[in-house]
Amino acid sequence: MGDTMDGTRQRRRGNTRQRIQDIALELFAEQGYEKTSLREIAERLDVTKAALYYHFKTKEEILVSIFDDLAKPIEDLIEWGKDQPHTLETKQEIVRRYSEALVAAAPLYRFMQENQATVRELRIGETFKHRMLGIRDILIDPTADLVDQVRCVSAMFTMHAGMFVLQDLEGDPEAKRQAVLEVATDLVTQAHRGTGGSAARS
Amino acid sequence: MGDTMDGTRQRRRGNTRQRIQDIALELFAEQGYEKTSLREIAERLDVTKAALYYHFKTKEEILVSIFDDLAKPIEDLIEWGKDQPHTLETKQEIVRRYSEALVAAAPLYRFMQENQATVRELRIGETFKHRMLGIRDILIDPTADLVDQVRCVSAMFTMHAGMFVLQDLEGDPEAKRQAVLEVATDLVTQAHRGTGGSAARS
Amino acid sequence: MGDTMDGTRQRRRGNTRQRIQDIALELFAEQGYEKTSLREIAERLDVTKAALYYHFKTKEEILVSIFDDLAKPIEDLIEWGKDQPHTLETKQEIVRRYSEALVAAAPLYRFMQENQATVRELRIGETFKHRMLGIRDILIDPTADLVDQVRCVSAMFTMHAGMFVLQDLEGDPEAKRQAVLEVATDLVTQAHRGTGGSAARS
Amino acid sequence: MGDTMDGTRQRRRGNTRQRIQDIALELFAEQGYEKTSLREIAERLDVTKAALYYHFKTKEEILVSIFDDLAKPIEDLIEWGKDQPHTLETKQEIVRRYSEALVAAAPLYRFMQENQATVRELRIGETFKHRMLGIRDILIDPTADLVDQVRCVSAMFTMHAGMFVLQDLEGDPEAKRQAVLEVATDLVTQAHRGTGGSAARS
DNA sequence: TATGAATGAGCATTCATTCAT
DNA sequence: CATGAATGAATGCTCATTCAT
Repeated sequence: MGDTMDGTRQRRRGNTRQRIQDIALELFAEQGYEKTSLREIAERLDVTKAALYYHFKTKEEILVSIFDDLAKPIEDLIEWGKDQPHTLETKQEIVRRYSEALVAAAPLYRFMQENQATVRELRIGETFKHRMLGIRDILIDPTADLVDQVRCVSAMFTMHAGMFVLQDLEGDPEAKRQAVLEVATDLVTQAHRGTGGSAARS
Repeated sequence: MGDTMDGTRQRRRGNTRQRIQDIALELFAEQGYEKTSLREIAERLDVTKAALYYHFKTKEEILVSIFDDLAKPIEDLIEWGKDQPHTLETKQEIVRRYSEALVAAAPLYRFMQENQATVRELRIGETFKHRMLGIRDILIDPTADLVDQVRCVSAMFTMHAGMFVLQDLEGDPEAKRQAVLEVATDLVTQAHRGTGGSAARS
Repeated sequence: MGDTMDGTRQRRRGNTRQRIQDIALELFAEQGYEKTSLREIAERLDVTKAALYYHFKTKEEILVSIFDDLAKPIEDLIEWGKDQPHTLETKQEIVRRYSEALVAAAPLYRFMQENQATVRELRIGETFKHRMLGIRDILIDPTADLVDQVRCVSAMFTMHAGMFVLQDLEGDPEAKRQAVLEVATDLVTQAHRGTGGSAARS
Repeated sequence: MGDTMDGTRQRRRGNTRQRIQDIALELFAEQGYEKTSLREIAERLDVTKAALYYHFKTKEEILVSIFDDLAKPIEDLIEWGKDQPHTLETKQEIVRRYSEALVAAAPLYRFMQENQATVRELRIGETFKHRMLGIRDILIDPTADLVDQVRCVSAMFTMHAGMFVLQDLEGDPEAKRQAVLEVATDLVTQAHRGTGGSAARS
């Protein structure tokens, strides 16, 4: 207590695991999973490749660990959502919280989005898909009108992709997030009201 | 009569280039660009790797050639759109045609969508981005309300992603496409009307 | 006769063989034998690789044919030399004629000089070595003093290497050749006189 | 006693880098750079190709490292020579020391001599050329008579080539070296005295 | 906690060569 | 005379992974 080993030390030594995750995610998001080699990660950290293997059993496990850490809040959110009544308010709340949760996990989601082909064959692929379906099932009844289902999927995609597609636009990120959120909320709301289908069109 | 000399045999030899493109796209879309090796492509075609190099200078060039062939109609569409007045009707027409054009190019777009990290560093990455911006500039004024811009981007993403995300849903593909189209059209229409910004909604 | 097929045609069509040799030697001398591919030669000639195989059975045979053509005068020279009495005058004459002969065969000799490692394993390697020994045996008795033998070898090397080593020097090529010739003649003359081994050796 | 713990065993592992260089130089000199594959080097060492890449980044770097190690004494010699007065004694001393230095670096120089076409495009090509010019500038004034310049170049070439050209001659190597040295010294001495030009001879 | 040394499998690419047309 | 299409063997190189220290 009160002594020097108060976190600084924890941050110097003993946080290699964390640093690996940080750099790995950065590189994965930037260049893709396959094009990022362990050599590159190790070099950036100024350790040897073998050191990575002290902390993680495989390359995939590095990714898995990142995913588990960063996607936890979102999993919690889904768990919470499942227990709520599927009212419009719940749905809007889910979308709002989801949008918030994505901020912290942005690089991970950018990675997931841009490396789907790779991710699909990885262990996290299934997990991720499950979660997406989890959210979808909260946002809309699987038996709902097709158009409304599309609206919900669209809402989710809008939130996922929105950020980094809008990345090269001017303007402050929070404003963009709000814009994305508004569009997503709209979509979910419309879907909930069941405006879908040709009736609306006639 | 009418079909000279069978054609099938004649085509057996002499269409290798096309067959390479077909198999390559199939594998690229299925497993990703990096994870698909030229050995695999060659084996599926029952030729040697060296044969691929007779027809294409590099692995990337195989992809480029596929892209150039399949994305041509979409490029044409954009060119056409640029010359039209930016009325609501034009926008809806663009969306409708775009949706149609995507059917033929579906596997390619699936590939582009799922391999963005890879594609970004390839020659076609820039080209693709340019086209997307081309469409966006037809659908919405770059100075428009942020929310409306998001709506347009969302419309495009909905069309891109819609198909294969909905792939595992029951129901006939054309019906799904119509549903996607409807949502996209809605989004573009709303964007055009400038309902963006929360004030308009309250 | 008197008609159009008077040599022009011979030069247009029908001289592909010659053109292959010319380009091949140029590239071999410039980049080395191994680093020059048949593809490159074919491209420069604007024919297909297969066309090369119509004219020559193998890559090596292209080189052999060049060698046989260009080195003929030198072979003749050696034959002539063998039948002469081994007087100083003969030796000086050989050196003089050799120096002259090298002008026409310069690119070939440059190639031989700069690709000895490669050439050694090729068929022409033995042939070339034989000729060199042939000249040496004219210039000096194999039982002569070691120093004088070195002088003769040095004379030959001076002539071989002289040209392209002096290539990057200013001055007209013929002047350089004369200089090289003078040094070579000196060496042979000294060797002949048996000055070998300085006072220190006597 | 005096030799701790044998040393041989300790060196078995841990000197792979050196062993690679040794075998590589041997093969490069014997077969040429291009015709020597990394597979071959690896096989001779009974390690995998990948092991070579642990110690050297590229094939070229193996050669560069050999060159850097073996040509160091010669570089030192040139540096030394540059600071001396350009008297006849200095020149003769340079030639003598150069001849000595070449003994240790013989296989490397044989390689350089026999693979000029290849070496020219490699990084060491320029370096080597620079050194040769360095020596030349010590041995003779660049404005000297052309014939005398040739004498100096000839002296250098004689030393380079002398050894392995005389390789297939009987007799002990040191005697041959002395013979080569004598001829080279003669040439440099004559060049220094400015006997060049036929006038001087008549 | 880490490293030094190495492996085995794989990859994109190139090459000389062949042969039916 | 020449081409179009293909092959088999090789090459330099990279990667994820292992393990003794």
